[in-house]
Amino acid sequence: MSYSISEFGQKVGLTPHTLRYYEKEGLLPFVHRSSSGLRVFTEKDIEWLVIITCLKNTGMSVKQIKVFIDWCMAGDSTLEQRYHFFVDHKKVVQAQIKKLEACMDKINYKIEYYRKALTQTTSERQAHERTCLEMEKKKLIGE
Amino acid sequence: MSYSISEFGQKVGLTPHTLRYYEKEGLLPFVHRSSSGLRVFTEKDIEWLVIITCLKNTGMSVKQIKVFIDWCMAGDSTLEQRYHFFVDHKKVVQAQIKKLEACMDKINYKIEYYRKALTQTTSERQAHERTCLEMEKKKLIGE
DNA sequence: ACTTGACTTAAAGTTAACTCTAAGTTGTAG
DNA sequence: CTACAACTTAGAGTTAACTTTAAGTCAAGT
Repeated sequence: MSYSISEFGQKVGLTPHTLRYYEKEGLLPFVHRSSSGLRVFTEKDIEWLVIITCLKNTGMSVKQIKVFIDWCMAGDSTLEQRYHFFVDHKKVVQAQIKKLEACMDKINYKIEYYRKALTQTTSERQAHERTCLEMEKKKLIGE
Repeated sequence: MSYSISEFGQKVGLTPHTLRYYEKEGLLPFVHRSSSGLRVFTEKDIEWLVIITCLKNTGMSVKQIKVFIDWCMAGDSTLEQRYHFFVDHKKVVQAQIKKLEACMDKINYKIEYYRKALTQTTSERQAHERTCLEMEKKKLIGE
């Protein structure tokens, strides 16, 4: 089974434009051409795009991804580099997740804050303020 | 306690340049000025920058953050909008975390794949290939 | 008084990753 | 056989978020 650039684009969620751009940047050296010069994409290329998309989604630049692709093309002599590439990138992604989770905590706090502010009417909030003031006064008096 | 633009930049992890840029974009309408026109940052401003940084870290654009800041400046009439703003953004961040975790799975798979490829010598891999071929043959014969 | 360093502004420059344009070729449906 | 959509290329344009530059002001130290 083979695909044209737009069929393939649909499959992997990229436009033909972006695929040509990726090819120009050296990310797709494995893509074949038809006798008339059209790009012919295969099932195997989907797997390549899955990993490229994964790296892209985790913030890796096109240049860095190219380094990995070049290693893949170079054959078994680069297995160790590729291993370390993923081990290093795993750390980056772990840090990203941790950062997002810390932000999530702040967002949850804000949601709780605004939820309370909304369920409480203005007069209730003012009443609460008055109660607090009363208690402060009593403390000061020594009661 | 108040801070100059560079002291404050150190505190919140941004350069004076970036702080001025944020102000120009309308993200910091709460920052005061000294009699000579210098920006004077306070402790309270740190809290503002914490939430701005949180929104920025979770992929929100400067323009979107400005919408939130404008609501804050407008007072209590925007409490409900602000509540929904965070509820909506929470969904975005949850999706981001989910996506990163899916990528993490692929990265872990790759690490495992390359680890195996490295611990196995080439001859071992070739032997494994031969064994598989033998088994295929036996199946075909009907053994 | 003078130098130094931090501040001010407006505006131009940078970078990555697309995204689009223009000009031309190819292949299939009517 | 002709229209028309989809493909090809090189190269220019776009966008966001900074980042730097240029030209100038201000306040503190020697």
